[in-house]
Amino acid sequence: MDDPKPTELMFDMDAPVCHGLGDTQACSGKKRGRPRAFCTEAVLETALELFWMKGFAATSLDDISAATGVSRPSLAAAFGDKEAIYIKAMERYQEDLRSQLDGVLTCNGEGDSMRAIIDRYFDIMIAAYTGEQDHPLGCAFMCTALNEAPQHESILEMLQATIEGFDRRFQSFFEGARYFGCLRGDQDPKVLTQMISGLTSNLLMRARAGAGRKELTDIARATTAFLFP
Amino acid sequence: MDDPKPTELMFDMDAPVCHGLGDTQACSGKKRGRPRAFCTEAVLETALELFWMKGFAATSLDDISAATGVSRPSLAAAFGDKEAIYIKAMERYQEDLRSQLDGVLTCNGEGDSMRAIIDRYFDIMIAAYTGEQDHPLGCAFMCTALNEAPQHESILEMLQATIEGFDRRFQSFFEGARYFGCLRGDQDPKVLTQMISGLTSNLLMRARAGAGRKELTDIARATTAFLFP
DNA sequence: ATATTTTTATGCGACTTCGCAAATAATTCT
DNA sequence: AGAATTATTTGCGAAGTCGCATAAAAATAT
Repeated sequence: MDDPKPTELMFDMDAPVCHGLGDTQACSGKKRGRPRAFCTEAVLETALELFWMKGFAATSLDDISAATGVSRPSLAAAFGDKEAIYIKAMERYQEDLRSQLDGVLTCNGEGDSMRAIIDRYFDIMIAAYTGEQDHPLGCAFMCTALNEAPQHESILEMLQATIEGFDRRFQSFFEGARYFGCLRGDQDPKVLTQMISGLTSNLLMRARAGAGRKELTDIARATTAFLFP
Repeated sequence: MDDPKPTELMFDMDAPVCHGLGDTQACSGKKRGRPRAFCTEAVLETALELFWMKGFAATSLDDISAATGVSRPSLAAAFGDKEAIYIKAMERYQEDLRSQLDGVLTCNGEGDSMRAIIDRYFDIMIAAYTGEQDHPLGCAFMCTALNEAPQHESILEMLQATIEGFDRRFQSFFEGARYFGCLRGDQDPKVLTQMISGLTSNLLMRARAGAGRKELTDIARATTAFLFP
């Protein structure tokens, strides 16, 4: 349950991590053989960008290899097959987003209004969907995983886990808010969670279709104003 | 504007159409050369199913050829390249859905409540997303077009047109409803349209992730009850 | 120093995917 | 009947995609 894929690649969980600039030297660790010539994090980062633009099926291992300078066999040794690379890149993406949300999605009963909190949540998501690109790309995971879910078991499982995690997070958030008296009686945590889920999906879809930051924030503001009058 | 692709294939707009069972004989028409041995509608139907399951990038012309029994050159002659087949299959899909909605999405001021109308709308969408499959597949267009939009101009344009059409439809529907006094003063047609858009996206996403008809209708009922109390 | 371990580099082989061209078949026009 | 038109069939060729196998390189262990 907690570990959907007991794969053979768990060992590189404790591989040397270079969080600095994209250096080529391995940072530390006293592993036995020849050290990695590339940073796995940097590879996953550029793999993410490729998947984000082209989707899973249309990005080849050759694409990733060319964009990173890492040969295909090295990619296979470090991550596994394409599906494994995709999963790891998306987990990284989600983790980054999650950590941004941690600072925002808390309700301790004082301070901001519910509406201000949700507004900040949407600001973060819109920034992620919009990026610095000339053309916004929407959500890297949703816009690509929905496409692959029926054909790729691991992606389907990650999709389900993502939805469940989203629901859990918002539901407990709203339950906390209700506990602290920040919610009206007619505002059910379950229903509100579905509302936020829907509005988020709406934004991510429109971003992928080309909607810019201003258009999206306008939509977000108007809808949250409706939800939390 | 009205014709995004002035392609060479417009002539088959008036090609013989067989709306009957999947026969092999051309139905009518007095065109010059050898008649088609297959029904273009039937081909687009099975192409749709393939795209629906596997997405655009992962379904090859060989897949479509094998599933329909029509050779690749014949497909190319009849429809164009893969992108053109996809567009035509999805237009057919949308047209079918649109016609179902026509009977439901009208507000003449009497009869049903707003909530009942929206409930019927969601019933239709949920049925489309759920189908008779063992595993629900979500929206054939959204779940696949979002993936391809950044890389395929024609798909991006269709995505934008779909969103605009959705917005226009619901906005004028809600404006009509307001005119007939079916809407409270705080229910803005624009905001309601975004809400419905979001809830629809939410359902289509969860369907693709495996949510069944009951789960989806429960969500739909709870959210529309919130929107139209 | 030598052996062991791990990564890297190179390349082959099988398969897929797609566009295209040439020959054949079926139908209408004159 | 013969010409013209359109579809179908068959097959080739180029490019892409991926897994794998082999040899070389770079580090540690003994």
